[in-house]
Amino acid sequence: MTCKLATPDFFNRNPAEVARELLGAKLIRRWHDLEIEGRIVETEAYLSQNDPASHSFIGTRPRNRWMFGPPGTLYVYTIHRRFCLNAVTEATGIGSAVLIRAVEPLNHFETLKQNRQREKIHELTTGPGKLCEALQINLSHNGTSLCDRTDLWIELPISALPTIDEIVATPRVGISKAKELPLRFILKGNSFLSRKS
DNA sequence: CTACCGATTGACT
DNA sequence: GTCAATCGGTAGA
Repeated sequence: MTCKLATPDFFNRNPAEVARELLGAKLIRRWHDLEIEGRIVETEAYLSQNDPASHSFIGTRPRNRWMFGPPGTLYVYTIHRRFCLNAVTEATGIGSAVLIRAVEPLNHFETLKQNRQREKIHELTTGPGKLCEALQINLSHNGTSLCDRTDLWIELPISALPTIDEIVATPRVGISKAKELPLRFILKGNSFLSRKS
């Protein structure tokens, strides 16, 4: 697959658009001497305005300050002792992001199994907390850039993009506020989604 | 300091 | 489908 590195310009757009276009892209983690790759199959957008489910809704706080960084910044937070990975969208100071909720493992399956302490392929990266554990992403990544090929980055496909009928928008998962907004994007029927349709 | 609660997961009916 | 574990962040006294 021919690819191009996702740039700050790619992320400097509204989060729903970015979330949709991240489907099918590769998330790549350099870990020790490996490049662990996963294909993004599920994302969610969190808005800067009128979105009480978004961490930015209450304004800047110690935990969420990375969400107000420049486009392409990593924002990682903890929830129930798990980590979740976001890519910051729009301009510096706006406070919007895309949560990467699930990827399809593409290589280094044994490493993923070790990191997760699970054997089944569908228990490795099928949720935001699971994929962070599998790819060894944690709070130390907060504030770093997704837009260079050092630690963690995204390669966008140039060919073989998902077709429009493969992409579905649904309500977001696991939130109690603004539940109705269709800001979750999935590759329809993919077996590595965090929940079954 | 205490109290509340969540962008989850895994186990269970 | 339901539900508890479990703990850091936040607000408030």
